[in-house]
Amino acid sequence: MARNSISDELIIETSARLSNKVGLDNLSLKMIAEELDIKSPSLYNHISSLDDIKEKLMIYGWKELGEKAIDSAVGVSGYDALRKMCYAFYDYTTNNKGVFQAMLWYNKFKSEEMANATIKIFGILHKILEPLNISSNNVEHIIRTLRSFLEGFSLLVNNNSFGNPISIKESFDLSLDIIINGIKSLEGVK
Amino acid sequence: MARNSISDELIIETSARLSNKVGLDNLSLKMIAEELDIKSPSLYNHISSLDDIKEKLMIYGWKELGEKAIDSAVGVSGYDALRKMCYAFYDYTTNNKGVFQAMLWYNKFKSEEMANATIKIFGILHKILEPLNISSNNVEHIIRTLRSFLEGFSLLVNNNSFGNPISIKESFDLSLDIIINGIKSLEGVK
DNA sequence: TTGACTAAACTAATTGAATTAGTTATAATG
DNA sequence: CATTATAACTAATTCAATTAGTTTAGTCAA
Repeated sequence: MARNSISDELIIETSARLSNKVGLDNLSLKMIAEELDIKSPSLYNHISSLDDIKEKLMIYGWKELGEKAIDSAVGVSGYDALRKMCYAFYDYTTNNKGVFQAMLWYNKFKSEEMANATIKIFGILHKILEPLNISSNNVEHIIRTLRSFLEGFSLLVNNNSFGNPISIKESFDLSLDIIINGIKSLEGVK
Repeated sequence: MARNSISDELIIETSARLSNKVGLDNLSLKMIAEELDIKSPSLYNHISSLDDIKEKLMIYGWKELGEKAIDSAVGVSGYDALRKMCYAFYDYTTNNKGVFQAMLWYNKFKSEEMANATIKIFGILHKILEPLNISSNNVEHIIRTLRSFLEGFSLLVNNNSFGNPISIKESFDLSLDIIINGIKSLEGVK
């Protein structure tokens, strides 16, 4: 070790905080370095590029969200658990806009590390959905439905894309009603 | 007029084509200029910045998608029409990845021009949903549900985010089943 | 305690894209 | 045919990312 010894974790946490504040697109090495009180080339002792940071941010986000999702589903089951988990998702993504942006654009499923980062949240979804009277193939499809809706809704909220003045919370609740009722309509089928 | 006189439309169409090929993040003025056989500073006679192009791309995309959506819903009604429209959406967004990226990040509803660009697609959704036995407030919420799902699903597909080998088309179909059944379960309520 | 080793900082230099400034050529119009 | 405005051009600037090469300071073995 030598000098300050800024840890890799500190860099990612700092990047997360900054990107949540200014948006992932505006995150720069300059900004991160200033926040850490070092010069930007020094960052290269820890990371290999700005894109590298963004990829680490993606993994960081999925892991952190995984933890929150687990917590949210403790002591509940079935559709109650599903609903709680969806709230946890929404809560995390809208309170961590920058990290969520990274989670979106970089979730290409390429690395082992990425698979590990998402294992928790997929595990929970399986645990919630499998006891229901739904074919295992349909469980996989339903997980995609949920992911699509949750990521899409969060994105639209974060981008301020809902022009209408009506309540966003009501929209989220009603959407969950729709999706859950839709899933119920599938129970026992095939 | 003077010289070649490259039109604004040509710039946007070229940018659309290029961004679909290389991704919005990799779109550069250099690349656009080369494709048009001019030097990149010359572009500033037509546009004000790269971001300006991206914003125009967003508007271009929503307009084009609006046309396709209208075509898709001709001669059908109710849930059939809804389903057709969803397919048209999916079809457009997955065949125009770059433009769709612009549509996503820039749909902040700020300008009048943006409102005009989306007026068609919202109009269709209203026309499809309003005859159903659903309160007008819920129609607004349902539109948000649909947007979220459609944008989210397209995003995941474009990013290759579905790790599982199971069929994407089946997932889309089943998702529509779920959402439509969910909407049906709301009919007549309140 | 010291001296070698190495991690991690630094400064200086390079690259490359976006943008700006200032100049020139050509099409249209009268 | 001369004027004018548009839209091209070249040259210069800026700024972030990255690379190259150098220095500093903890660590650890003798």
